[in-house]
Amino acid sequence: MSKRGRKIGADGAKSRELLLNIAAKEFAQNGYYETKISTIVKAANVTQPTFYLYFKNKESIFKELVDNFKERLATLTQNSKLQQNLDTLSAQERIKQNLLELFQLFETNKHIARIGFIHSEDSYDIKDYMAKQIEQNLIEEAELGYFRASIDMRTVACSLLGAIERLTVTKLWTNEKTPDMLAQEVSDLFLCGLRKDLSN
Amino acid sequence: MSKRGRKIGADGAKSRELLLNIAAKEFAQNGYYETKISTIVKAANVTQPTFYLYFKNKESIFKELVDNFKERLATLTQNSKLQQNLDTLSAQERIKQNLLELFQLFETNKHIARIGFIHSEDSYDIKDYMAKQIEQNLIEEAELGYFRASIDMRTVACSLLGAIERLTVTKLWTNEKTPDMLAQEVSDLFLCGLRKDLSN
Amino acid sequence: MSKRGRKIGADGAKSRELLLNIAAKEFAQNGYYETKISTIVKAANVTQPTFYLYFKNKESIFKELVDNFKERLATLTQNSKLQQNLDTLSAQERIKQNLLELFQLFETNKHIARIGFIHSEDSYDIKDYMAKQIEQNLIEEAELGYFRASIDMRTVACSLLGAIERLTVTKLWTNEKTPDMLAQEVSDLFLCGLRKDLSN
Amino acid sequence: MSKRGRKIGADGAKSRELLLNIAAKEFAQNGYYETKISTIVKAANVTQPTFYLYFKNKESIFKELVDNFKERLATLTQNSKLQQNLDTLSAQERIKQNLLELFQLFETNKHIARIGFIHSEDSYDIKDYMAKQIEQNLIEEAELGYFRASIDMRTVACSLLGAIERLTVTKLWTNEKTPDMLAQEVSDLFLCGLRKDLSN
DNA sequence: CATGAATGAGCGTTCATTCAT
DNA sequence: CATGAATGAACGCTCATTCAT
Repeated sequence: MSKRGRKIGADGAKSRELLLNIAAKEFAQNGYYETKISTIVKAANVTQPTFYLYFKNKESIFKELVDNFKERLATLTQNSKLQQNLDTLSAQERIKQNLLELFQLFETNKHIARIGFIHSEDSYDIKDYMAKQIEQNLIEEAELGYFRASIDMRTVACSLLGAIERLTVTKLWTNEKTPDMLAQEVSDLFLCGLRKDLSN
Repeated sequence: MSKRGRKIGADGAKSRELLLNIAAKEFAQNGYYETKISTIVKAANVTQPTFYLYFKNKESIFKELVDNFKERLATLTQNSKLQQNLDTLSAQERIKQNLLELFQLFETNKHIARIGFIHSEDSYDIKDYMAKQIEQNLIEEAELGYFRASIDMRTVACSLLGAIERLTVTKLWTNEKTPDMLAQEVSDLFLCGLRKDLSN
Repeated sequence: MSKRGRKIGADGAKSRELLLNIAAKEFAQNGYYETKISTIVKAANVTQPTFYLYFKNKESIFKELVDNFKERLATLTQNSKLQQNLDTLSAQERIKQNLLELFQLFETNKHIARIGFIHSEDSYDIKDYMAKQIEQNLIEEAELGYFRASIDMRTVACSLLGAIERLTVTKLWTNEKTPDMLAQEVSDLFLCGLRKDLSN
Repeated sequence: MSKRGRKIGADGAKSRELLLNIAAKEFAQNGYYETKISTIVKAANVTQPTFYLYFKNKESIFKELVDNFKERLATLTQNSKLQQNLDTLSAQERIKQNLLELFQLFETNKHIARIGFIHSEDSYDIKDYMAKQIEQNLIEEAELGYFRASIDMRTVACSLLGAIERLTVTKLWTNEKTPDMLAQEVSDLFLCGLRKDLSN
C-alpha cells in the first residue's frame, strides 16, 4: 500500500472481483441478513462508496452471485445433454455420470452453491428447475424401458434432488465423501433400492 | 374484542397463544429477519409492550417455536419406538408407517415445521438428529436381514431425509400429495429402487 | 399466604409502609433511575396497581423519602437549639455534641440519608440548608469570643459539611468509625487544626 | 455550515470534539440518565447515526469523559510530586500550593470534573484515590515534624477532600470564590483550626 | 478510481402508568 | 384492598445508502 493509503495498481475490475469473492464467502457463511456491507468492504480493504461503484446495492451483489450459480448449473445441464452416450453406457452409468458432474460442480463452487441452494429466496425456483431437469432425464431413461412404470417420476426426481442437496451439505462439503463416492452410492440406491436382490 | 382500544375479557394465556400462532405463521412465511415484532402485534391487535409481557424478546419467541417443533418430533420418535410391530408388518410396511407419521406431523404442524426445518439456525442439528434416527431404524431392519449389506446406511438415511424434506415442501405443503401417497411412494422407491425388477 | 394468593391480614397501612421501606433501600442502593417500580413491588409482593394506590407516582414516593429525611434533619436542628448548654460545656464540646447527633442520625437513617444526600436532586438545597445551620452555630460561638475572626465562617461551615458528608459515606456507613469517634476527631481537627500546638 | 442539510468542509475530528464537548456540558448539567443522545446530536447539528460514528454507545462517551477527568487528575498528582520545594516553602505553603492547583484544575475543567465527581459511578473510586493521595502528602509532611501526631490522618485526608468537593461545588463553580482564596482559606483552616491562637 | 463524512428510515426494547374487574 | 392485562411514549442503536470532494 502506498503512503497515502491509495492502493497501488488499484484496478476496478480487480476490486470488483475481490468484493464479489469476499461477498460470496460471507453470504455463504452467514446468510443474507447477517452479512453486512461494512464487513465485506473491510475485508476487501476498500470503503463503502467504492462498493456502490460496482454494485447497485446489497441485493444486487447477492443476486449476481445467485445468477452466477444458476448459470453454471444451466451450463452443466446443456453439456450433459450433448454427451448422452446412449450406446456405450448403461442407464445407471449415465445417471451416475450426471450425478458426478453435479457433485463436482458443488464441490468447486461451494460458496455460490450454498448461497443459491440455501440462502437465496430463489432457491425454490432453482430446485424446481433442477427437479424438472432430473425428471426429464429419468423419463427419457424410462422410455428406453429400463425403469418400471409403476412409480411417479416426479416423486423420484424430487426425492433424488432432496438426497443430492442433503448429501452435498452433510457429506460433500464436510469432506466426508467425494463426488465419486456419492455419485456411485446414490445411483446405486435409487436404481436398485435397499432390498436384498432376490433374483440372484 | 371491543372496538375502542382496551380489550374486554382480556386473557393473558389467550393473548400469548395468539401471538405465538401469528408469529409462527409470520416466521414460516417470511423468515426470522423479515418478520417484525410490529407486524406480529398488529395482527394480534395488541401493542408492542404486550408482546414483551409474554416473551423476553424476538429471539425467544422464535426459539420457543423451534423448541415446540423439536418436542413434537421427539415425541413422534418415542412413540414409533414403542409400536414396532415386528411380527405383523413387513419391513417396508414398518418404514411406510414411520414415514406416514412423519408426513402427518409435518402436515398438521406446517408452520413450526417450516420454521424448524427451513428458517432455524438449529435446522442443521434437527436434521442431523432425524438422520440419525432414520439410520438407527434402517440398521435395525438391516439386522433382521432384509436389506443388502453393500450400501452405506448413513448415505441412505441422509438421502431419505433429503427426500422427505423436499417432498414435504413441494408436494405435501402444496397439497399435491397426501401423507399416505408420499409414504407409499417413498418407501417403495427406497426399498425397491427404480430399476425394473428382473426376477419376475 | 392464602391459597388464592391474596395476603392474609393484608392491610393498607402495612403495605404502604412496606413499599416505603423497600423503596428506601432500593433507591439508596441503586439511585433513582436504576430503581424500577417493578422491582419494588416484586420485593413487596404486591402488584403494580397496588403501588399506585398508595403513591401518586415514582417521583412522589421518592420525594416522600427525601422529605422524611429533611424532617428528621429539621427536628434535630430544633432540638439542638433548645439545649445549648452554654454554661456547662466548652465550645468544642458543644460542637462535638452537634456532630455526634448528626452522625447518629445518619447512622440510624442510612437509607433515607443516602437518598437525601447523594441521590436526590434536592441534595443541593439540603446541604445548603445544613451549611447555613452550621454557619449560624459557628457564628454564635464566634460571638462568644472563642474563635478567631480572621476566617470566613461560610467557608468553614461549607468545609465542615463537606467533611461530614465524606466521613459519613466512607467511614460511618462502612462501619469503620463510630459516630463518637467521628464527632471527636472532626471537632478536634476543625477547632485545633493539624499544626503542632506551639503554645505548650 | 451550509443551511440545508449536508455539512460543507465536514471534519470528523471536529465533529467528534464537538459532540464530546456538548456531551460534557449535558452530562454535567443533567446527569447520565437525563441526558439523551437525541439532545446531544441536536445541539451538535448532526443526526443520531453520526454520534455512533464516533462513539460506541452512550456509556462509552460518558466513560471517555470520566477517563479524561481521571487522567488530568493523575497528571496533576504527578507534577505535584516533582516540585516538592521542601526547602523554600513552609508546610502550609506547600499544602496551599497543592490545593491551588486542584481548584484551578476544577475551575478550568468544570464539566468533566462535575461528571467525574458527582455523576459518575466511579466517583467513589476517584475520591478514594484522591483521599489516598492527600493522605500520603499529609503523612510526608507529618514526618517532617510539623503536625501533631494525635490525629488520624485518614480522617484528616477524608475531611479535606470533603471540604474541597463541597467548596468547589458551592463557591468555586458559583464564582463566589477564586482558587486562590479557597486554597488560602482551606489551608489556613486545616492547619491552624478555628480556635483563637492562645500562644500570641 | 476512491474516500471521509454523513444521513433516512426503521427496529427492538423498556418503563411508568392505567383500565376493567 | 387488590389484581391481571394492557398501553403511551420514548430511547438507544443499526444499517444500507449517498453527498461533496
